[in-house]
Amino acid sequence: MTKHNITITDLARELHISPSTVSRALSNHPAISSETRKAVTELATRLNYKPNLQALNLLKKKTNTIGVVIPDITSYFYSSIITGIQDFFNPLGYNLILGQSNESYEEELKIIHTFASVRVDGILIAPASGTMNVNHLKELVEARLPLVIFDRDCEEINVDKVFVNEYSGAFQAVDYLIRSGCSKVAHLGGATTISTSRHRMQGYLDALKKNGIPVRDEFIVICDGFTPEDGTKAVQRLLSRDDLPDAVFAVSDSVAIGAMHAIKEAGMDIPGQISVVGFDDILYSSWFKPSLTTVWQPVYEMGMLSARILAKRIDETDENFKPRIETLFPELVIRGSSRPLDPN
Amino acid sequence: MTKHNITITDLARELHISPSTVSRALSNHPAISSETRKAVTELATRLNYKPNLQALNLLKKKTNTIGVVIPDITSYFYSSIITGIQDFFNPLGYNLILGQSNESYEEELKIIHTFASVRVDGILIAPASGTMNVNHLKELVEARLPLVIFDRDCEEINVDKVFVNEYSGAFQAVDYLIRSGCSKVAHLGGATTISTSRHRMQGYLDALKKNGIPVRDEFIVICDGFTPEDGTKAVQRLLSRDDLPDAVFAVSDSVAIGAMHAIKEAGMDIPGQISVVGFDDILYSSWFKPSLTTVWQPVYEMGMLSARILAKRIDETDENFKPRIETLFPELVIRGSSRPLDPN
DNA sequence: CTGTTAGCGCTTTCAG
DNA sequence: CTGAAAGCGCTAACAG
Repeated sequence: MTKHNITITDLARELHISPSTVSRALSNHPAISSETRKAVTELATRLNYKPNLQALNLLKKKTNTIGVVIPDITSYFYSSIITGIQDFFNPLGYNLILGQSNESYEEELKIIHTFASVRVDGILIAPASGTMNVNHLKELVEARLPLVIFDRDCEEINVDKVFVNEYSGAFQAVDYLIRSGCSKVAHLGGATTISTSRHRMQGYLDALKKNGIPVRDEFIVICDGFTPEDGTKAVQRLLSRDDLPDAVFAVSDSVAIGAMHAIKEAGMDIPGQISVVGFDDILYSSWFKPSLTTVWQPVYEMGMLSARILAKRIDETDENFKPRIETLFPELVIRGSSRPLDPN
Repeated sequence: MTKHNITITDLARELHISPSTVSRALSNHPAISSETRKAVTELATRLNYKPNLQALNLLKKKTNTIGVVIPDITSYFYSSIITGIQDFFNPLGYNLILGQSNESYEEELKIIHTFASVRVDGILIAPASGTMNVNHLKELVEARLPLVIFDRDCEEINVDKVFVNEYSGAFQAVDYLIRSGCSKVAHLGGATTISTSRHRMQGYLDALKKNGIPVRDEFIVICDGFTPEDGTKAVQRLLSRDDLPDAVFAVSDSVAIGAMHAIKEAGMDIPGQISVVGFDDILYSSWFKPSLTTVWQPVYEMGMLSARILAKRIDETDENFKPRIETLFPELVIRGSSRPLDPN
C-alpha cells in the first residue's frame, strides 16, 4: 500500500517558496504577507495537507500521547475511568494508548516498557493484582516520566495518586446494614493482595467495632476472584453452617450477584432473611431481582481527576516534587436487596 | 520536568565510536565485531537506553499504531472487541489508540482527522449511529489509509468489513420462539439508522413468514435507545393493548432486561405467559431472574478477525484492491426466560 | 568491520 | 517579509 502524504516541502515546491515560509504561514507567524499566507493555506486545504505530527514530536520531544494501563478494559469500572481520562485529554490534543495487564505482572511490565519506548508524555496506571515488585514503576520515576497511580495503591512508590475512599464506602454500607436491624453481618472479601479489598475489609471491621459487634472469623470469606461464581461459592460456605448471617456485604457487585443467586436458590428471602450489599454500582445493578443495594464510586471523576493531575505534572517545569494524593468519596445507594432504615 | 532520554549518539560519544556503529550493534547487524557489539549492548543496558520509536517512525513512515473508533467503550460489546483487536496487534508490536464517537458524527469526524494526522498505520471503525455522511471515510480510502469497518455497515463505502450475521441471530431466536409454542411474537427494535437493528428486524420478519405467521405492525415497537428504560417503555406500549403477545424478541439484552422488568411488574410470568429473548449475551445475562435467553455474538473473534484483515492490508504491496467481507455467526443461548422446546 | 553522509518532515535561529 | 541551514534520533547506502 503505497501512499504519499503530502508535506510542507511539496507545498513549497508548488508555490516556488521555501519550506520555512510555508511552515510560518501555516502556523500563523506574524511576519508573513497576507498574500503568501492565503496562497499557502489555500493550497494546503486543496491538497488536503495534514501536518505530520511524528516529525513535530521528534522536534519537540513530546508525543502528545498518554499511556493508560488497566487490568481489564472489559469491566464497566475501568472503561468508565477511561472515558473520564479521554474526556479530559482529548480536548487538549492528547491521544490515549491503552494497555491491559489482565492482572498479570509480566504483562504490565511489557506494557510499561513499550510505553517508555514510545515516549508517552505520561502514564496513568491501576496496578495489576499480580504486581508485587514495583521496580518498573520506580524506573519511570527515576526517568522523570510523569506517572499517576489510581484506584489501587502501591505503598512503596511515591507519586501522585488518586483513589476512592474504599474504607468509607465499606463502613457506610456495613453501618447501614446494622442500623437496618442486621446484627450478623458477613463479608465476602477480595484477594488481600489488592489494596481496595483490604480497605473494604477494614471498613467492614471498623463498622462492626463502632457498633459494638464482635468480629466473627467464620463470617469472613475471601473469594477467589470477582465473578458471580466466586460469590456463589463463597456464600454457600456461609450457608452450610448452622449459624446463618442476616446480612452479606460483598466486595463487589459481581460477587454480590452470585451471592444473591445462591441465597435465593437456598430458598431464603432477600432482604427478609438475608440482606445483601455490593460495591461498585455496576450498570445493571438496579435491574436485578431484588435490585441491588450497593456503594457507588465516582469512577468518571476518578478518571478526570487522575488525568488533570497528570497533565499538570507534565506541564510542570520546577523540580521539587511533592506528590499529591487525592481521595474521592463513594456513596451508598440503597435499593431492594436490603431493608429500609427505621424512619425514626 | 526536564528529562534527557539517552540516545544512540550518547552511547557513541561515550565509546568513541560512530552512531552508525552503535545502531548496527544494537540491531544485530552481521558486520560488527563481537567486541564492539558487546561493549555497546553493555553500555546500552547500563544506561537503560530505549530506542526512540518516534525517530524510527519518521524514517520508516510507519507509526506502528492502529486507530480504533467505537461508539462507546463502556459497553461490554465494544470493549470485548477491543480486547480481541489488542490481543492480535500487541504481539506484533502495534499500539492501539482509541477514539469514542458517542454515536456522534461530529466526534467521529474529529477522531478520524486526528488519527490521520497522527499517521496511524490503519483504522478500525464501528461507525456511529449518527453517521450518515461518509465522506470522511472515503477520504481515508482515497488517501490509501487501510481501513476496516466492523459491526455496523456503511453500504456506500467499499472496503474490508467484518460483521456478525445479525439476520441469522434474529431468525434463530424468533424461529425458536415459535417452535417453543409462541405464536404472537412481538419485537422491540432499535433505531433503523443502524444496520444491525435493521438486519435483526429482517430476521424477525422472515422467521415469522417462514412459519406462516402474519406480521402484525402493532407487535413491532421501535425503542428510542438501547437502555433498559427504553425496553420498559416499549414493552409497556405492548402491554397496554388488549391483545397481548406471548413472546418478545428484543433488539438487545439491555432492552430485554427492561422489558422483563416491566412484564414482571405487570404481574405476568416469564416465560409462562410471555417469553423474552434478547441479543448480545452481555456479561450478567445468566444472572437475571429469570436468566435471559439471548443470542451470543462472537465479539472477541470479530475484534481478532478485523485486526487480522487490517494487518494484512497494511502489509500489502500490490495495488489492485478487492475488499473482503467476512461474516461471523451468532448462536442462540437458551436459558430461563423462554420455554424449552418440545423434546420431539 | 567502521565512519561519513544524507535524509525522514518539521521548526527555528540567523541572515538577509 | 523570506530564505538557508541546522537539528530532533535514527538508519542506510556509500565509501573506505
